[in-house]
Amino acid sequence: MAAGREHVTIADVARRAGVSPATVSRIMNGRFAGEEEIAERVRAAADELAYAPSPLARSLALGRTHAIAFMVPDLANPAFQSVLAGLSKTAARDGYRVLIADSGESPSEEPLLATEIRRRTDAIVLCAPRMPEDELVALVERLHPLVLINRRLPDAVRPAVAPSLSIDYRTGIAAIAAHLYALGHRHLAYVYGPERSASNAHRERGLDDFAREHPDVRIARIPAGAASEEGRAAAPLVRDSGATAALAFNDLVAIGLIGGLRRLGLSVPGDISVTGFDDIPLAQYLDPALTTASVSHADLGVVAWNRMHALIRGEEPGHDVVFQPRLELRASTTAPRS
Amino acid sequence: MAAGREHVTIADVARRAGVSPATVSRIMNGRFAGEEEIAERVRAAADELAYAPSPLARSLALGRTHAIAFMVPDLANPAFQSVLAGLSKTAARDGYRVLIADSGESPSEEPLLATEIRRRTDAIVLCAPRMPEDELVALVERLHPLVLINRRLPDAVRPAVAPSLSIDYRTGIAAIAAHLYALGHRHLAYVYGPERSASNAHRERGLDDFAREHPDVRIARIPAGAASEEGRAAAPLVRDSGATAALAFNDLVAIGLIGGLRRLGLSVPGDISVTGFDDIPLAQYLDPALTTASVSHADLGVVAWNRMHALIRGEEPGHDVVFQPRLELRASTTAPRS
DNA sequence: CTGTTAGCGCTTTCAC
DNA sequence: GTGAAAGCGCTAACAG
Repeated sequence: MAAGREHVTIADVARRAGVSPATVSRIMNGRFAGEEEIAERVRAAADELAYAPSPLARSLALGRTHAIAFMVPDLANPAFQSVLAGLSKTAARDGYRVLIADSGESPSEEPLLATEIRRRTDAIVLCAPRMPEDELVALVERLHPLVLINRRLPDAVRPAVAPSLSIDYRTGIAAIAAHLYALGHRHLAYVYGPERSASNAHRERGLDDFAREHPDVRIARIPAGAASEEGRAAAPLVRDSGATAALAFNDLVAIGLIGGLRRLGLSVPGDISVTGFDDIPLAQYLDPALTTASVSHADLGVVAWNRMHALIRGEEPGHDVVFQPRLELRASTTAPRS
Repeated sequence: MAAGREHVTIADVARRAGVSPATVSRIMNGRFAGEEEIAERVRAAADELAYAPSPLARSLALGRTHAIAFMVPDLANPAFQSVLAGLSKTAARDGYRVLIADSGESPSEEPLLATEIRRRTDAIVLCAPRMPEDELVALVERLHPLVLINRRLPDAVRPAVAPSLSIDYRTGIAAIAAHLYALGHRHLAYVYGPERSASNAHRERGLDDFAREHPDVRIARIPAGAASEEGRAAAPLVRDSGATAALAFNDLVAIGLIGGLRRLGLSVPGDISVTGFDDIPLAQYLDPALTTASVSHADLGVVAWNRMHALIRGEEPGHDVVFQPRLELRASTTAPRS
């Protein structure tokens, strides 16, 4: 029935065990080389007092927190959730926790937000697709150790070693377009993501590649965003474009778009094919199952932690990785009518 | 091109501005009452040195971190992701960050895990459906301020004020069963979640309620878990049970189960109806759209923060809340065959 | 009003 | 081997 002090500190334990705080510290951290009997006594005292070292104090003294930061543009996106799950689980295995930040509401404050959470932790995994490159470059030094997701630093800055893990959106979307082309579609609509988003730019480039090789194809560009409501809102424009197939920025947009098109009385893929990007966990179970470019986000989270861990230990983080999406053909695409 | 010192501290700023660290501290925190000219000088010095206070040091000195912990059994579950998104966004508005922990792998270490992340933060939001009640009770004092999700403390301990936000699984699942009954199903299968899970127990109770009122119904119990693979694995047993409708523990299990049943050549809902629980964001878009009990998890996250914030400020946290699920009738349920 | 001093709780040289 | 003392960077009494 004892226990329940206000705050038991290392000094309390030391006093009770009749040793100095330094000794307790050494024993608690395995740097003790004295008699086992003393160690036992200290451990007993610690147990009796239910002592546990203050992580805060340790952090301050040691200069490391055993926590890493993770900033994303939208925590509600299943793709980022998967990355987080992979990151968090792997980091935990090495005794690290993840502090999260959703920059969603205000992209303009991303640099401050990133800086703030970075300072509370030992490192940061950053996903900031909309941050202007010059701001990012200005930030990278202050943020180190830093792992970037979905963007690479310009070559000039690269030596600063901020490993980058990205997804080959460019090739991925080109593959989707090629698939639609093979089905016979000649009039596509790209329902695009956030303006100024790096990953959207990559997709645009992929479509440019595709367009160059297929001059007989028309591609309408229709504004949306990264969330499903924006996909839904884009439905009328997609219909009016007359396209026979729509490539959505990502799975969420595709899902919203499909919903919107249906509400307009169109059938997918009967009247119009729709594709996504990401292959979020439920994409295969959708109605219709979504044709998309599959990316293993959880793996990305795992690799992010591997890089991070190396970086934290001052090791070489290894080369950048570009994850190759795999085309996942499902029911949401079919040949155009007649 | 300047900036980039090793670590600029409050002392550096003080020196440069020709004042004491205390003055700098006061100015940085708005507790300054001296001449504006001095404040200006200090701010200028801080700017020039690109000074930013160390959150760690502040935390140690102030005794608060402006961070809260969030522990869940499975970060990969969309339901918890929604809670997290709601919690994180709302907390951020008040300047609080969220530190996460996934207890998934080892339920036995939940108490340690919770204690650990709690000590790194100012409070904790805990979702630990499988933790034995006595362990939970033993923990609650050490964890305070604490907000519980999906379980309530025994009345005897209640005064300890750990507000609880829960979901009325009991009523929810009974409503689902009633719906199936109304459709004509008389042989149900409950594909149950983690043993010892509090929220599973609630569902069982709800089904007991239902069974009592409907002696003409047979309910088979089939083991699964909380994840979709477990739902898929349960498919053969569900088929063999001969039930005409299956109530899955949650949406994920339902999704896996539907996939598994299909693989066995059965059609849903043609051969067998399937229901979920949670109404995860994509449930309505599934094939078939999932009949489920809808719970606003993001709202739950928001309310969790409200309670937490009150608690942190030492205010009354308000009464416990029990979120009522709403029956969401969709395509995965239909009348049994002849 | 502002600076001095004493911590917050732990780690770690540096002597003994 | 072990303890005393300094310090991580900041805040808050307490004087002046």
